[in-house]
Amino acid sequence: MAEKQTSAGKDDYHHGNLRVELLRVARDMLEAEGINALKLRAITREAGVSAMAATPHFGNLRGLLTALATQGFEELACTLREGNGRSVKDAGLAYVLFAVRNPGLFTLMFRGDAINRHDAAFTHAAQQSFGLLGQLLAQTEPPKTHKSDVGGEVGQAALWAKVHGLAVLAIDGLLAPLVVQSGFADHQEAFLAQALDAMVGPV
Amino acid sequence: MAEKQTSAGKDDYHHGNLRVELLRVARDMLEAEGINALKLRAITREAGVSAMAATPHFGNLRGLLTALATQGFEELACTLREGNGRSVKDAGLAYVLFAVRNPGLFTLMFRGDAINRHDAAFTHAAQQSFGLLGQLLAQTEPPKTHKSDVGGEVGQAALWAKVHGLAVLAIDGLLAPLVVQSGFADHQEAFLAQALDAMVGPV
DNA sequence: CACCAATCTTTACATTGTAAATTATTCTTG
DNA sequence: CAAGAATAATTTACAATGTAAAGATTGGTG
Repeated sequence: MAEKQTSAGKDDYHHGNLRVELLRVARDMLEAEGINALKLRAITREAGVSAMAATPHFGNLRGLLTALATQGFEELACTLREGNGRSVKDAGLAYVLFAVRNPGLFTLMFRGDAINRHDAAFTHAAQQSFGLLGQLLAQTEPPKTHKSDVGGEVGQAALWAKVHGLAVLAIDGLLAPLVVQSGFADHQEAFLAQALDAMVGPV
Repeated sequence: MAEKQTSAGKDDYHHGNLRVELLRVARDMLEAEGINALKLRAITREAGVSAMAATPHFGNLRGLLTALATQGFEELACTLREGNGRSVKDAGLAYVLFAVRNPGLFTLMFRGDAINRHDAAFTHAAQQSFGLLGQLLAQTEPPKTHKSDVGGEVGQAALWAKVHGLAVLAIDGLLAPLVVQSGFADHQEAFLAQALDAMVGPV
């Protein structure tokens, strides 16, 4: 019973890096077919393994999605770090651009009912991204919040809400009518940058 | 074969208002158990009818959820109309408060992969809410957007993004740490009002 | 009353997630 | 190198879901 199929052939068992392969396949399907195409059977089928092959690596579907979302937050942190010492608008724009360029992943990262928010790795990655974002956003802006906002939490929430709202609305396609109506045609990213300008820096 | 159970008893067939009853049950389950408790079989079971009883009224599960989301947008429009001729902050606050007081419903209203956005009634209700919100937000604010924003679409997107982002983050529980850290304790709504103040009116 | 359309039920089936048991492979240790 | 243990993957089985199809029940209209 030597060979099984004409497939890769290396070794069916102990695939070696099935974990990263499953994450890769899942991510491709996520961006290609949307978030509710992320069925465990579909992912494993696409990867050429049996349905239960994911169990040793992720436990269950929720575990796999959590790992994928974790990866997303790690990449987001990287992206935020790249546009580093620059202005608030750059940090905000990096956030929004990451979202609209990875819409499925970004959606998954914030879909609390599909992942396990108490997972250690996830919590770590998310906290890191959030802390980094807050730090970048606050570096230029202690805006005119109410005097009771001693710690700056209100201002930080306001800044985060601005960029996050823009990201979510853009991903959901709800800004498309405004974009075309404003003459930006198919340059959504330019429109988003303009909207950010209108939001974060009216000092 | 007169009676069936000790239930309402009126008539098992031709329930009369099964449509509104199913929507009521679904909404209760939505807010009580979260959005992924909205299974067709669970809803019909809770309503005391067979699994396929929803078909004549909604077609399928997506149709039911779409009707529920439509109802949500109608209520949102009502809420926006109530706090009418007042300031932008009031309109924005009405939007955010509706969200945090109906978190499941609000989430469903914007979950494009669970509903049918091309449904006529849904489109009508959503457009009505969006138009009303834009009108309320724009009535006080032609803010210092770029000179190229002739139609005001950029400013409108910015304002919508602010309130929507605040709503989404609050519903997802992501603002909770900031709320407690800022000393607002369990008065999240006061925190949200403060954040809105910091966002929409820094003229 | 007879008929029809609408409403609801029953049955059946494909699909999903995953628990349990099994098999195959690799690693460890003598 | 030869077991034995540990890991990885498969197979099988089962409960739950959405819904298509066909049958049963009711109300309204001729």
